[in-house]
Amino acid sequence: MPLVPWDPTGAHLLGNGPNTGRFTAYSMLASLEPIRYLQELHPQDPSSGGMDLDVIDEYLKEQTRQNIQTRTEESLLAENSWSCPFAYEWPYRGTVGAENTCCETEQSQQQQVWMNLSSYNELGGQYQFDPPPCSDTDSHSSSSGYQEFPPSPPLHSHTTSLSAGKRKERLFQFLYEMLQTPHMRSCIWWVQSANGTFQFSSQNKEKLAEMWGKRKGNRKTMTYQKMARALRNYSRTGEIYKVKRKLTYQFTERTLRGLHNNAQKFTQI
DNA sequence: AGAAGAGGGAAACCCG
DNA sequence: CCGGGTTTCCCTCTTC
Repeated sequence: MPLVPWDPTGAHLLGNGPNTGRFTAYSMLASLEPIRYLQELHPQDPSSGGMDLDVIDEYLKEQTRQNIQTRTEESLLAENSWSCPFAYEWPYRGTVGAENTCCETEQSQQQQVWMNLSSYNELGGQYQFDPPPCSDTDSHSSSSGYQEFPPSPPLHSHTTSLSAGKRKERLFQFLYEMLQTPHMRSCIWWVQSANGTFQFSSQNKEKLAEMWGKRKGNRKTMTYQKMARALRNYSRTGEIYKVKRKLTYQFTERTLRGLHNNAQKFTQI
């Protein structure tokens, strides 16, 4: 049962514009999140009657941290020049701490059209961009059985489109793409799509890592451990943060917005 | 105690 | 050659 209505335009994240009404509805639904979160933490105790106060405290702290983070990023977004001529341009070299100092001139020099999601093209029939009705945790459990994975896209076609797109696909883009792919829900899924929180399957995380490694054409097999190392680097550069929960990470709002905008741009082409 | 996951330093690698 | 973005290896720590 979908908890958060998925809006591929990303309007549910923005909270302004013509779809603000949806955001309000979302906010109401999101208020149910703590219950679900706690139920996940204590699946053996569905009534949550014997819930540890520490767990609740931990959740509240996490939410507070996320709110602070969101506000910080919103202010950064406001300072950045987003009314650019391109559908989306990545503040590529910006780090969380450095973005404030990025003047417009420098930014325009550094601006590079972010032509990712090329894989949507090249995956064609295999990975249809099919926005799931909702793949949040409440509709999915890590205990779900192993499913067959779609074959990895051919590397050569990928590199071809990458060269056209100027920049190689990055790990967080790949993960976002996988999160939009219904076939991959046995490997990775949204915990709360609206705030960009996602989780890897304990059972199938290695498969996902392998796919990433193949797509990159690595010499050796990619493992979850190595992929997670790359994810930890993202906390330094501000794309993804580790959530204090097993196998769970969160896109920053800036990253999520960029990914949404880019997906939107792609669907308009 | 052991396994799994998290975290991070450091060097290597690849590519534009 | 240089810098960015990983990739790879390895070690320690925490949690279950």
